[in-house]
Amino acid sequence: MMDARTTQAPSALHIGEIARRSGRSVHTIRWYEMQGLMPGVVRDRGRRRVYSDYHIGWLDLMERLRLTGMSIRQLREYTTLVKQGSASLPKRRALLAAHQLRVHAMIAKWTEALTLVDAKVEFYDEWMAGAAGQRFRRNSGRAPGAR
Amino acid sequence: MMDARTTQAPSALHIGEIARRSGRSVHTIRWYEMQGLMPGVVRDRGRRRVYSDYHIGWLDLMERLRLTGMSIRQLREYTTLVKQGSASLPKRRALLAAHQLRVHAMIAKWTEALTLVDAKVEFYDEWMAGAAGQRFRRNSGRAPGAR
DNA sequence: GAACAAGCTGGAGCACACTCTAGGTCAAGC
DNA sequence: GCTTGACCTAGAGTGTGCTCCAGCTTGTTC
Repeated sequence: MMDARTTQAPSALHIGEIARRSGRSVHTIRWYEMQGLMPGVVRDRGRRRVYSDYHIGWLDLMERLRLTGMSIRQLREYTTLVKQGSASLPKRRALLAAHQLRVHAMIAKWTEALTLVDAKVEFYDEWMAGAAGQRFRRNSGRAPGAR
Repeated sequence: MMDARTTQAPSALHIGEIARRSGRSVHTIRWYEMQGLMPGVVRDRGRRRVYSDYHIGWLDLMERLRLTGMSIRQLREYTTLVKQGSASLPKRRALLAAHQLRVHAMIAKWTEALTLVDAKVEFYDEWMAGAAGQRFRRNSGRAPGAR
């Protein structure tokens, strides 16, 4: 696995602390673990989860991937690969690279979708500038683009 | 069937036709109407919904707004404004302009989130190029960003 | 006028990603 | 050794956005 440290030295965080630092709720972090998205979580004698700084960085990565539209299912796949160790590096790279492509495509799509919205805002500006209400038309003939 | 006209002027579409043209399901279009997202839908003698070309454009707008993250609730607000006629033009403009800002902010966020993913892909590339496995490091020191 | 396609309504069901509750355990401080 | 607060598990509940089903009506075609 990826135990994070056996020397116990630099940081040993309980769930409340990691929740605070990562800006998530305690519930959510436990739920992430149940979904297989938290590698290398160990327990202390009292069965409490013990985290390290590593997990702060990990949750940051998860957040960025989620934010850019990666599903929990895909995050799980990625996490599974991480748990498998360095043999899975090519697969991890491929998974992230594919995600990058999807995100760039998404940005392109959004940008394109915005063009119509831009056009409508301009249309509203013109309409309002041109003394609203006159040359009012019933909406069968479809205005500049279905207003 | 798909009669397409009863000699009503420019276009009188039934729900199946508009579903086909807009790429949505009949279910979805009825659901949109129930959610208050379909202005100007009339019925024929047989209580069937009658649409026009206007609605194709309308659904295109709805799709673009949805695609860029506008919620059904906000679409409903916008639709309500449209139903109120030209008096609501300033409010409509404001609503769309606010949405534009949100979308641009989102794109910026996505782009920023991608930087970490870019860094990780590069990290994988380097690792794999450098004969995987050698110089293997326990990840306590947290690599370029919690791999 | 019978068959059949297309439409209708109301409401159930589903996938996703959390979010929270109930009821209990554990560790540390006094 | 008792209180307090953080933590535990299992599972129920929530919000969003569809998606579909059952059972019925309407319009068209032969």
